[in-house]
Amino acid sequence: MAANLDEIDWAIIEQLQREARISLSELGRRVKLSSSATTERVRNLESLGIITGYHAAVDLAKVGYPVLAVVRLKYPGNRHQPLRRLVAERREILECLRTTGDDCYTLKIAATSMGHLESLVDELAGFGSTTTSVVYSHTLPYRGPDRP
Amino acid sequence: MAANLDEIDWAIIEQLQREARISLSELGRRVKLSSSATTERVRNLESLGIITGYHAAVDLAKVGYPVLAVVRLKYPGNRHQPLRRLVAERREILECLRTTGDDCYTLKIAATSMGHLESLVDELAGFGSTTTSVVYSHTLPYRGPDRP
DNA sequence: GTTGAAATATATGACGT
DNA sequence: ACGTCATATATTTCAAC
Repeated sequence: MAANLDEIDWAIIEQLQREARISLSELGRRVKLSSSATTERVRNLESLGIITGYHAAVDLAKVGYPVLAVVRLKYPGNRHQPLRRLVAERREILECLRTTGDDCYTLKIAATSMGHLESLVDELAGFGSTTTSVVYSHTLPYRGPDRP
Repeated sequence: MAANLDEIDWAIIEQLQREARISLSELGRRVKLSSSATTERVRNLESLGIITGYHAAVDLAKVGYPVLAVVRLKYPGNRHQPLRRLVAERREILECLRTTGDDCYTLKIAATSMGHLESLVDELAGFGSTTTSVVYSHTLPYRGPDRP
């Protein structure tokens, strides 16, 4: 499953994780490769599904979501479809991880207010018992994996 | 703190959240604005810190991190500096949220193996008691906030 | 993987609305 | 605040090596 990536592939990945909007020629300059070779490598990383996309990051508070929370959900039974549907519909749910352990799901939720968060948690509580923690702060800037 | 964003701003943000590498002229076409006006708006969103960056997303398993885990950390006391230092150093820690509740920190960690995860958790356990859940699967593709 | 040239697309700024 | 147009520049692409 894991791909074989050399040093240059990793340099490309690191640059694009940091600054995804640079041109392929600029990227080539940074990783010391011609723009043709760079283009080919990037296309390859994309088509192998190693790079899965390029996304703008936004300041949640500034776009109207000042409340961020982590909600853990205990989910008795094995009928996961209804929850999946809710999660797919509610765009406020930014991330949904299914995990081992007592809490089957860990969700990251952005809300416009505590009242909004409350109503979202109420919806989730229909599926199982929830534990909600409000986030004080991100202690890290954006970060992706580096060469193992 | 929250900015006033109109429909077009949101259209721009949505397009860039989905596909951050499109050119400003292509973006202008999509949001039905001239490239000059689009450029100005994007620069504005960036300089106001509404858009904070553009990042490539990678498949963690394919780049050598097949194990993803959520680790919660109870952190007695208030000397947070040593933990912050560890978090900043260890690139395997992809996210670190400080939260309300019994668990002061929730971390998302990518590891190359269960053994690797174990050693990371051991390091964290030096700071307080940990609860680790291994992630089976992401149930959502990348997603950002939309217009509230 | 490189180089170089041609075709294309893009960014930029001035001007009018 | 936005559109249009013209210009300068950068980028992509496709050869041949």
